[in-house]
Amino acid sequence: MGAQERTQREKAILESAIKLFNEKGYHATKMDEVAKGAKISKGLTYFYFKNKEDLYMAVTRKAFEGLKDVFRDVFRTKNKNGLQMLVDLVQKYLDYSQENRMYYQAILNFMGMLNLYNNHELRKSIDPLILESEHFQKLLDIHHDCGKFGIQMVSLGIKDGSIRPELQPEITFYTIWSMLIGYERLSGPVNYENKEIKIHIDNWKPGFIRLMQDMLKGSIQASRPNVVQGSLF
Amino acid sequence: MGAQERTQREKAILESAIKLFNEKGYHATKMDEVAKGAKISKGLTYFYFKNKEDLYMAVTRKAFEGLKDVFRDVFRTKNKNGLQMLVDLVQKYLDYSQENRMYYQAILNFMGMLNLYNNHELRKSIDPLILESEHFQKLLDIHHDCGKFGIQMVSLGIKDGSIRPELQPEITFYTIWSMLIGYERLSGPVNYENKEIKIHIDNWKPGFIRLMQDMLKGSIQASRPNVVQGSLF
DNA sequence: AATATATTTGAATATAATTCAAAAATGAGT
DNA sequence: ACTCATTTTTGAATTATATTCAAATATATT
Repeated sequence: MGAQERTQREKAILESAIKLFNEKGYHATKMDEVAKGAKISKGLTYFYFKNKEDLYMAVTRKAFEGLKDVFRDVFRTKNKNGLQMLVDLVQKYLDYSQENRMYYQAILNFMGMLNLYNNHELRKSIDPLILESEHFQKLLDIHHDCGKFGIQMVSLGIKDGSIRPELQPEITFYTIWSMLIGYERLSGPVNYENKEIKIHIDNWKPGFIRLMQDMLKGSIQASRPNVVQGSLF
Repeated sequence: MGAQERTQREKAILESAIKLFNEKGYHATKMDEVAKGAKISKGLTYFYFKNKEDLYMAVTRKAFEGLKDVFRDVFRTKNKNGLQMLVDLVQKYLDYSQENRMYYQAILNFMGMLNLYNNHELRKSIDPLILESEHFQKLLDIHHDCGKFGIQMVSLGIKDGSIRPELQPEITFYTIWSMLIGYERLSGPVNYENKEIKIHIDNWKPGFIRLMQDMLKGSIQASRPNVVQGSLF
């Protein structure tokens, strides 16, 4: 059996896992079924992956690799100023996680782990086996890469005047990212007062994006009504 | 055994659960230990709670009740305009979930469930036993109440001129809430370029709040009241 | 006190994750 | 083509826990 076949097996397991996690979620997915889906024996999944969580981390890694591609592609587009790039990123980011509900869940879950990981007190609540795993380590890198792309987009926007110059790129980008995360967690129909006033993802989204733009936009954009521009300079 | 003692037991179990979920997280907490912590037998926990998840929902309900109090208290403060209320809310919301990491996790988890719940396709991935449970039903109400308070604050701000009049209260409030959720998920030290830790919760927070204020503020505000000093901008 | 009802227990059961000893396949050297 | 070593694969055994349940105990009611 060559390296390709080994990879083949790993892929089969991963695909089976993605399919099942997608359909039933992490908990309701049984390692037995994952194996069956990949047409191998139960035990073999443990040859290729340390345990169920490691398998989930591998899925998460795939999810984050896709996300990084989104960041990279947006960053590489020509003829766009920084603000336009960010708006584009937001759209594509939301599309990506809309299309891949399971990926979105995995990404969110990893960020929750990161939150624990970054806290000296709470870090010990993560399985050490996972912390040392290749997938987790790689995920740290990929997450960082995404951050780098985003921060550069804000910097670019400040340079080209599309974003307010007094904003700090790191903080600004992480605030945008946090908006995206929260947006997705809250999105879906939201009833208000049992009236028909419903906030649904499809009509929240444009308002959400507009708010974000207003928050960032610099001098080269038309000014907002009712706001004294430049009050900070 | 009177109703008080019954409640006593329930409380003891809940407290034991909170303590353990806090220390080890949901998964690593064993029903055995919960029972031990409450000084009762394992089986009795199943007399008071349907199952482990139901117990977690009960904890979540406590968490959300506390959060609703935060919303209510802020809403009731006199001599504050709408924007000031919202800024105050954001501060207190973040404080609340900073102090209660486990509550924060529970709230976030419930919102994830809500996301599934609101999607006709995905709803079936939630345990029906939970959907019908008193705790879940109550949580839907409490969540809704929080939304109502927040939306009213935005409406108030629009009326009193502290918030831009063209903003739609529902969308605006849910955007703010989504920012908060994402902020917490991302917060904690974030390394950038392996240089010194640059973005930490404590210096991200003021910038985050100011960005939010800028996003909302209407004509009557030239300066920014109630802003944490020492901002990075 | 007798009976009914509610609470409590802990051993039994069920469900999955995980391990592991043995079997099968592969590959390298002869 | 035949060792023998290494890698891969299997599935039965083990382990860990959530959950159930029949029996025991406590409490309330008449």
